[in-house]
Amino acid sequence: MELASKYNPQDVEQKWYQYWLDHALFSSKPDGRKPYTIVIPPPNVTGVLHMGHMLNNTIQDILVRRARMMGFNACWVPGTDHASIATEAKVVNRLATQGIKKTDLSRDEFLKHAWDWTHEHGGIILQQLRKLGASCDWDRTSFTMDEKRSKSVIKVFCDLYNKGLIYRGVRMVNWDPKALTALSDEEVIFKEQQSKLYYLRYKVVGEDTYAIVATTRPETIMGDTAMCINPNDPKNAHLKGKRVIVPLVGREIPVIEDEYVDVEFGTGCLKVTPAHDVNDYMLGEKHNLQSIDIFNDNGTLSKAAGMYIGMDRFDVRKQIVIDLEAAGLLEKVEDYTNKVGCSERTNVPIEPKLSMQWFLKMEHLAEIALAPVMNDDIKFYPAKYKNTYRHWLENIKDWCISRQLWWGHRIPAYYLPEGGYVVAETAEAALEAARAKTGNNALTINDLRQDEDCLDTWFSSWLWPISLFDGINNPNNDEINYYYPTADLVTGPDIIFFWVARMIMAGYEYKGDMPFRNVYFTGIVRDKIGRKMSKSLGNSPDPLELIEKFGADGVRMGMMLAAPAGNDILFDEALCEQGRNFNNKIWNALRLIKGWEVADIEQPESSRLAIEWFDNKLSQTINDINDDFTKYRLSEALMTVYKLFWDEFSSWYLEMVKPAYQKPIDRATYNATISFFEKLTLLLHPFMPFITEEIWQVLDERKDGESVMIAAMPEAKEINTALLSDFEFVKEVIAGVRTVRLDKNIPNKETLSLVVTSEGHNDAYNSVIVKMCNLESVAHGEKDATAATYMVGVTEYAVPLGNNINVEEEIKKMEAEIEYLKGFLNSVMKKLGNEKFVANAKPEIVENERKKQADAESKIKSLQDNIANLRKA
RNA sequence: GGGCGUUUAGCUCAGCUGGUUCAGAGCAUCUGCCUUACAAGCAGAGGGUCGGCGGUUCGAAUCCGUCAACGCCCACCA
Repeated sequence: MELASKYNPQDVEQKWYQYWLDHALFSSKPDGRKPYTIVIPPPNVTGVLHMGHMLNNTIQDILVRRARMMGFNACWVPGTDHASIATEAKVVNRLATQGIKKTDLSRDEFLKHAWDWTHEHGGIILQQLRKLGASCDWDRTSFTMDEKRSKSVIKVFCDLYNKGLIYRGVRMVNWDPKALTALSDEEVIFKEQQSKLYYLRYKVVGEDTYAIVATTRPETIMGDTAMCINPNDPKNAHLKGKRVIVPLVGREIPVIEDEYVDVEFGTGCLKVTPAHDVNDYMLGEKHNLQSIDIFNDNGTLSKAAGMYIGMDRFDVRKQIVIDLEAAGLLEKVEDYTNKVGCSERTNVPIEPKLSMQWFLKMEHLAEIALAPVMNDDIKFYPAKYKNTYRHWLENIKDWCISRQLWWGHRIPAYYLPEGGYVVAETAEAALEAARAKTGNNALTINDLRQDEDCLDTWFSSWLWPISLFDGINNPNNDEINYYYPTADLVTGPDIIFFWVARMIMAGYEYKGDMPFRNVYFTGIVRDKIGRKMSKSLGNSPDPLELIEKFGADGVRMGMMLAAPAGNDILFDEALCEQGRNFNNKIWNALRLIKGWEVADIEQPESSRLAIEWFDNKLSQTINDINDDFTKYRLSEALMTVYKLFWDEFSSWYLEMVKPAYQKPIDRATYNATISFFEKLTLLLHPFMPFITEEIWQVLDERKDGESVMIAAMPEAKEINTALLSDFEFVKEVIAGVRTVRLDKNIPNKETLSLVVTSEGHNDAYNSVIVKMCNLESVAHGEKDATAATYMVGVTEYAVPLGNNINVEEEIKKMEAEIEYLKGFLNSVMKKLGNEKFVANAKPEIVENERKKQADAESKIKSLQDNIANLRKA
């Protein structure tokens, strides 16, 4: 068979992915094996694969593939999220390009457009994941708005309502004036902003004086219904009980007193706008103030403002400053940096707004979700996020779950003609409930009006690990009982509150058990100089182009090399290059082995030793890898296999057993080598699925349907540690000869010999040394005066060189070595001379120092002998 | 304003409960090699007073304190 000298991923990736699909190797059904379940963090249905997805899904695939090979019934469930607000925004934008406004459409018409969009763009991202090699059970692909998931959501809403955990009421909420919807607190991100602090003059009624109020939002003065001072503030004491006039507006408002006001800030006077500030709202409640809502939903001024009607809030700010100035009511303006809450989705500053919304009480849910994480029933990797988690749960507020959007699960509340409402899973059930409630059996479905709002996207995502197995609608089905709790969740820390915490709540509330045993938090993918990847910076590579360029295996490896759990990853294409190079290395090892001619000849001693050694090395490394995986240190696991393959297998083992050019290899060595290679392939498979399948198939005859994917992961045998350390010694002996060759410029073809001139050498491995160094022999004897010498541990080796040697140079080198050893010896002696050290340190430590002393002394003596010998010669 | 985390070779990071697995790995760099598996390679080499200061200890990258820089999360100072 002729194999290309360079590995070409394009040739094999598509082929094997199809093979895996054809043989249903990704699919899972409950059986007698232990389950290993991962639910995908559902990407937005209309999203496009970005580097964050690549990282996240590579990790999941590694975990799933490994579990599968370790004998678990592995099930990775894929799906997408309807992403209510994001998708609706996209649809609105698209309609706008066609000259259609959302308000021109009925709800049903709009939803039709949204579904069209979803079908057009939906699932592209899942297709892209296939290119990465994701071994999802595609038959299980779900959508947060498909029938089962939707039913689950509605059912849970009704259940929570019936439990009294969901309520409807008027509250101060975060209003997104662009998306025209309420948001939860978690959807608001605070951004630092350069702004101004305006000092406004409020005339004191009946006096010729002014009270000065500092504000960042002069455009809200039309909503002022009080001014507030701190009762303990002497400098404003004269204002107590007075009334002041809102500038420009002319309205008289009372001066109230509350300790909430910070005496130090501004002038100590606070304007109170109960409708447009959370704190002011609180003051308004407390002091019974009127509340004037001066904004329309889209952030323009409403009629209630009485001025600037219809203008945008930020235009008004500019204008009102001019007008105030003109009226002589602007005292001064200062530069000021403050934090502004912005909508996570639309990025516009949110407007605190009083409105009627649906809320979920969180106290009970937070309570059941806290302990399992704190006591490590559910483990977080890295654990530092436990703190974040606890802090959030301990300070949790009710969750605003209603959104003034159409794309999502419509709230199953039905309003009655005569007022009031019922909550029910279906319109029919609602009718029944309505009749029961009112006693009016003449009511028909048409008399009921369903709530217009839909639910927060996360109100469906939080059920994901349960709803995927239909565990809400059908609580005791075989699937949910088998697959739940899932094993690992792989996600970003940015959605720890949005999603992780809430899944834990839902898990305990609806299954009485954790949704997952471990949470692996990935970092954020940044570019190599640490900037977040973004479209505007143009620093975000297209994952599919990367795959095209480096192969999926190369890209996966590139991601993983840079991705310790929880750390941000600084992505650099060079890492993919390293991945690709590794693919090539593996490929060429295959070429070497497959190119051998096998013959029934005697096995060389060196090969026998090499096999025995590598067998142990392999087991040792398997233990290391297992250990890394139990700690979720995936990049280290990868690096461990990488080094095993590249250094130990390719550079050492293969070189030891490689027959001379055009010479055959003995059968035993060949078989052992194939077997090692196969095991390496298995170890590598979770990281690099495609090339390993190709190699595994080429290494041996395989039946149709067999795959590396479902082969058993190799297990470690008992390790002969003495053998392993002997070999590390042998490697150093070999490296010594190589260094001599390099120093003296002696080609590999020229045969040398090696002389052991002191104690400590083990002759058992001489055949290996001879083979690796192209030696005549390894002998014991006196050193030749012309020999280059080196030491491994305390054993001295000499390579006779005849005339090749420069005596002065050699002596210089050795003298430098002696100097170093003397310094070292000195420090050891100092320690041993310290009575306290000898008295307090553990005996074995002291013993070790003594040994160091002896070694150093013997080395020095040996070097001095060498120098003397050279001088003689 | 609180809380958490990070700081070790040019870069990205390992270094658990203090003492030879303690100064490490990969990449990058440098030197020599186109040695028929692989130049996407081979063989070697250099490079860090472990952020600063102070303390505990016979002994500190490792424990304690403090300062600094950076990062993240939370928070109703207009």
